[in-house]
Amino acid sequence: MTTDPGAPRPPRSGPLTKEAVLHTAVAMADRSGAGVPSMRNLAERLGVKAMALYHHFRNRPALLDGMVDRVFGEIEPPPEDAEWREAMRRRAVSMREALIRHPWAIGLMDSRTEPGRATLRHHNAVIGCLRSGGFSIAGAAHAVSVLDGYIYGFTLQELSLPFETPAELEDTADSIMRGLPGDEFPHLAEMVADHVMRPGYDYAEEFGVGLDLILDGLQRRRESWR
Amino acid sequence: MTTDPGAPRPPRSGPLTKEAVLHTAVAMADRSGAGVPSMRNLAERLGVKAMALYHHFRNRPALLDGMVDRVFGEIEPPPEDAEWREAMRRRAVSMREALIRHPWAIGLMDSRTEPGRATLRHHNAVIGCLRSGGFSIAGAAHAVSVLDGYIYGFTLQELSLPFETPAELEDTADSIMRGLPGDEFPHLAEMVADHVMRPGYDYAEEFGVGLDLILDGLQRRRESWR
DNA sequence: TGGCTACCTTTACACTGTACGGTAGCCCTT
DNA sequence: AAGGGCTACCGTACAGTGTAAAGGTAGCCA
Repeated sequence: MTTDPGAPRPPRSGPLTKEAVLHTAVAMADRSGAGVPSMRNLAERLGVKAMALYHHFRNRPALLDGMVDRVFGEIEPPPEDAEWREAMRRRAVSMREALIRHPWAIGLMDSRTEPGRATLRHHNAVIGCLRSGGFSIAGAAHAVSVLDGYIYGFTLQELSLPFETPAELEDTADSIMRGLPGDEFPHLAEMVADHVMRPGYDYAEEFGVGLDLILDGLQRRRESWR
Repeated sequence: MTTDPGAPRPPRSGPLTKEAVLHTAVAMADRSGAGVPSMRNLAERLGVKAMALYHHFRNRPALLDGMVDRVFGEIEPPPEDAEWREAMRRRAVSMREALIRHPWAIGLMDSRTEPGRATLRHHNAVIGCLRSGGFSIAGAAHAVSVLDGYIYGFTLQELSLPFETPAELEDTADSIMRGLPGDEFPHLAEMVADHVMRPGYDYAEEFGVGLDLILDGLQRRRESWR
């Protein structure tokens, strides 16, 4: 079965549009967990042959660019006049949520080339909020760099974990730990046993811990970053 | 040209080993910038047919796991009894360097499943250093989470930049800025003009800025993270 | 009427991972 | 010495990929 999930083909009205293609591509990537669909599968879902897509996108990377830009469009941008710290926190949370909603997106980051309009708009809003919160240009650049780095990196790690519920975590953790000499990696073993497998542990909570640490640091340095 | 770069095939002595395959795979991925080689290309370089590789690796993902583990093996682990802050700084720098030396590795992170021995050894050393530096188990978990998140995320962003030298940066930046209304993204435009394109700007320096911010935060919280 | 354009299809090519089955040489046991 | 099993490799084949090249068709404008 090559095109299992979902409706075989909705009869379209009128010609395809870039936006319609991107919408369907994102929807397909979100289900199926198998990442971005192939050109043929995407086309079939749209009731069209693969080569038709090349009339709307120069090539596959161009389509991926468009998909990533759509994800950026979903991130709640900070209002320009908002208090910077709270605004940055909300933006970080919103960004992580978007990346988790579209787990295929973060793996595409490292091959994207041209930022789309939603992406530019987003970055512009972030910088604007920091600037009006009292950050210098250099300071805002530093802030964006740490924050975005942390958000991407944390989420990348989170998505690469081979489990989703705490119960699965427990299974995975001791299936990894089993088969190890046990005293070869004592610190790791201790952390898994006493911390990770503690009932109620939820890795997602870690996000806020690191985020607040970074926001504190930004607040403390804001003045001195001239 | 399908197998352009490098020697056609070195005559091997004796049978292939896992390690030899991984060594060649990493070397090929490092050159060529085109990411991990295909099974056929890798096999050809080893003087062997593609299917021979499946006698040493269950499938392609297993080979990728091995490659990632080799990258972890290159990261300088912190000595257990070292002063934690300096040790963490060195480890972060070493990790970023390894990821930049092997730019294909970070894109593989989100699909890896079983951590290899070098990976486990590395994490064990990091946790051990933090623990003997006075971090509680929970504190060490927090520290690892922020630090690794930042390192991955920063490097991911850095690698996705479509330039390498400051000169290329300048070209890219204003080729993006050109064609925009200019007053649509004023804050972004300002930052590019006044900061990024300032002579001597080097994005790589940002790494240390964020890293020190995080290390400060960790130092400040170490005691209270019980 | 003729031509131009936008949109889509057909065909083809080079490439991918890998399932399945075979073969040549070695070692161990009877 | 004969047989059996094991390791290491090869050949073939299949279903899938992105996309270049070329062709078709419908609608619009001169």
